[in-house]
Amino acid sequence: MTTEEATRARAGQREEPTGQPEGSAEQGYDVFARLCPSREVFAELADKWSLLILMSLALCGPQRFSELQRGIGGVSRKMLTQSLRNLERSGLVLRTVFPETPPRVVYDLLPLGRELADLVAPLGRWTEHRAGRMVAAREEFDAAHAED
Amino acid sequence: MTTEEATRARAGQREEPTGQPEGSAEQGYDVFARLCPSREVFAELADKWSLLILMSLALCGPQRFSELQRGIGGVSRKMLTQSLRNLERSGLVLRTVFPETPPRVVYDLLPLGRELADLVAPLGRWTEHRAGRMVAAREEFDAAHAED
DNA sequence: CCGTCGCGGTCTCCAATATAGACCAGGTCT
DNA sequence: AGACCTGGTCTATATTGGAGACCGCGACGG
Repeated sequence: MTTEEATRARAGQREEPTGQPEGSAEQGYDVFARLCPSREVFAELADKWSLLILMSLALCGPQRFSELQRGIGGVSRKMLTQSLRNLERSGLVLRTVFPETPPRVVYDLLPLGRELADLVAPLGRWTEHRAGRMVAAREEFDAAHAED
Repeated sequence: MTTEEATRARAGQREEPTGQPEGSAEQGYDVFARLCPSREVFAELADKWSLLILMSLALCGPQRFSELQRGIGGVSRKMLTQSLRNLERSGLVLRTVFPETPPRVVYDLLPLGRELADLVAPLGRWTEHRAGRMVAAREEFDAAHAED
């Protein structure tokens, strides 16, 4: 019953087949709606590199480009640049260039980014804590489905 | 100082140029390490569709395939299938088939998935709450960089 | 004085991935 | 009979990701 009610509640919110009410107020935002600006933002933030960058900045404080690259194993310069630009563009991260030689560029969290990073950090810790369980589940699943 | 210490602390953990200590204990997991199982798991979960699925199941309770597809605007059947399989494989989601006609398949959170969903849901709410601010930041950024 | 290194990127190419859309079985409804 | 429902899969095409080359600039080595 509870779940049915919840389902209907959300279903009512997103049944807008033709028009999009995103301009109405702050209440209209819905990450589940393809057209909603909040979904657009969400889609850009919800990838592994952006989340790892936020976690790294939250854990280790301001870092320069090469520090981030070394700290986040496996990230390419291209993806690091791209994700950082994205975070900067959305007002989550501040990019500061020190005109020295060789040039030094430092990235730091802005207040908005700090808020998000504080939500994302537990996710990383949870993943580390439960990784063993999930790996075991995967092996079990793969074994069960290998018999076909 | 605090940040420097933190940086060094994490740097110390990940400086393993050749060997990988992931088999040692449960403490060795590190999402920042390319080779770590926790990173592998993290990389599979940290995409928009998986997170939206978890959020939808957390908010609306058990749902069937087509309900999820309607609820998560813009998801293709292929990506929905793929992400659900992944969540099922890692022990986060339970898939139940009712052998009726037309067939009915219901997805629900397992305890492990519930834990993760409880961490992910605030992320969605935060995005909706701050979307306006981020869109504004993006317009400002784009305007500032259009003058080149 | 010439070559090389580090920094913070950009550019190019190729492989992998996402999306759109057709198709499927098998039963129901009209 | 023909259209429609379900929960998918398959295919073709567009987008994206990663590997590695290149770059300007100043310092440094021989």
